[in-house]
Amino acid sequence: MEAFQLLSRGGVQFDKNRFKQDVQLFDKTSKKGGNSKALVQNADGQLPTQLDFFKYAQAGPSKKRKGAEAGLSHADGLKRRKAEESEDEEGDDADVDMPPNSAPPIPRHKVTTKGSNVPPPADTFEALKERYNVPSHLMSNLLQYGYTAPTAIQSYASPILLDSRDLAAISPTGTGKTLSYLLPLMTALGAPGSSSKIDAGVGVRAIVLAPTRELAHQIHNECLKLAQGRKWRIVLFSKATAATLADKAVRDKVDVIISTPLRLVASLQSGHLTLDNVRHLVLDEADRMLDTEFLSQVQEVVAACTHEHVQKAVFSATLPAGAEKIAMDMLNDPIRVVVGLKDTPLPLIAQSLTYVADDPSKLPTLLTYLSQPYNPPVLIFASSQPRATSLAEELVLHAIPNVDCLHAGMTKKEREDAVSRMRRGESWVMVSTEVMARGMDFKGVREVINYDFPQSVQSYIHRIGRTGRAGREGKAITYFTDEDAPYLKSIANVLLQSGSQVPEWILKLPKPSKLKRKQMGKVKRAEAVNPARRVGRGEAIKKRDMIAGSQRRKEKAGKGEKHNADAGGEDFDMAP
DNA sequence: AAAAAAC
Repeated sequence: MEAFQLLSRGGVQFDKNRFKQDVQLFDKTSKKGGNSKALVQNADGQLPTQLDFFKYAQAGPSKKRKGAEAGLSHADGLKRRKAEESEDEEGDDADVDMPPNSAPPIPRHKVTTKGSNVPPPADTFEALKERYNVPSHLMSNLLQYGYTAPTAIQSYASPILLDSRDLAAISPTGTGKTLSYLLPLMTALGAPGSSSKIDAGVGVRAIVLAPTRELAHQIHNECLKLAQGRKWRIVLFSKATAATLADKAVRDKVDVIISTPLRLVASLQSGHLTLDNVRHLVLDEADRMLDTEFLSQVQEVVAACTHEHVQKAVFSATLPAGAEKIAMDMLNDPIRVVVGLKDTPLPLIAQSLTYVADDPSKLPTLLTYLSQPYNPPVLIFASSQPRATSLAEELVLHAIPNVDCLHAGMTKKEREDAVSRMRRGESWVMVSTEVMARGMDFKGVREVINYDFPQSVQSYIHRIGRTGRAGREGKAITYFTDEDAPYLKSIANVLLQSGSQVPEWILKLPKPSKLKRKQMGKVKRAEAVNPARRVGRGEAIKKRDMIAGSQRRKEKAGKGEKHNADAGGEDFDMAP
């Protein structure tokens, strides 16, 4: 029900014929391997967005759901058209014209694969079933939840996993990565409780690791949907559930564990858990899981999976070179699948940058924004827990309705409550930290505001990926201050690459290395730059001058740009 | 490069 409400809110009109044109276009382009250049350019406004399904539909059966799903899978192209026709229906819950439930053709992103003996993609779930004996109850659960046709990542990744191969999969936010590994995983489990099966062994057979509790929870829910009607033990790992595993009899009956790394490591160390029967290990949000803080924990889990055949797979929307190297070293004869352009957000997220001079100017800017019509729920990102809390408080003080806050400093229950309010559509404005940046699938989120500038390109991509999911359009606004200037350009490039507009002057900003030199006082105008970094309020005007100044300088520099040589002046790169 | 998150 909630699901359907959310769905309706972003509803679109369906026009089969127009969509068919799109499909033909996609098919042509996607098959031309050698023509990728042209394709990429075409992608600018035209690249078909990958489509997801309503991953988080609640269980309540809906007469309209199937139709709705089919509609969703076309929503992308339609939305664009709809926008062209400037016939927007935003913000109302008006009934939506859902398409009939005829088998939809599969729109395609550009997909590239690398590796040995890559199994061909499966165009339909039916094909998947026939090729790999996917149990029919899984198929009917898919249908029941409205998954009528696989997304690009699903049609490529699932066969690879069903083929027992290791995989590194990169696919944009909101394109159905979760299902693409859960379906093979559940298939591999076989019939529940059949310990008589020769190779089932005893104990946990599959593990999914995710960086936040909320995400693990969400994956668990997905898994339960797929498993519905069968008696697999699928455990969302927490302190409480971990405790029950002290009993070996209980432990041995668990089939799948979904957990955050540290929780799992704690259980390993307490001796309450063994992973020697694990055959499948999935890292969701892989680049996050492989960065320094999580890496050792993940390695510990990997090391504990001592079965001779452990299939490993990593999934993410972003995978910087460093993380990819680590991943590839971890995997065995891996296949790499990339859907769309790596490290590029979906083009149907309309992104913009807003200059706010300094920190004190952010709140008034936001309040002004929220005093005008907007599309709730809005997800707002702050850089720290205290900032998230105080921003939420400010918004409440300023009578913004239905404000919520979510960060990891809150109790488990508070966090769960906040998520469920969000799922029910009761939150209009959700202020959060990076906890919410990855993986969380709130289909209703139509706007993301980066109140504090993201600390990396990856963070930016994941944050704004909370909107524009399942083929719907989304909007992302990023505030930047003078202090953010060094990082601005790399974000601006992300906007450009995914088809959003960026003001000329931002692209002309000096390279950060130059900026740094200036900050270090090596440039004559240093005084215009340096003080600005420290002062708080009252200096906004000066700072404006500074930005304007650097802009002018840059424009003047123009062709002579290289003269300063700027020793060691490489392009700024936010990636680690 | 740095905060957040993980228990």
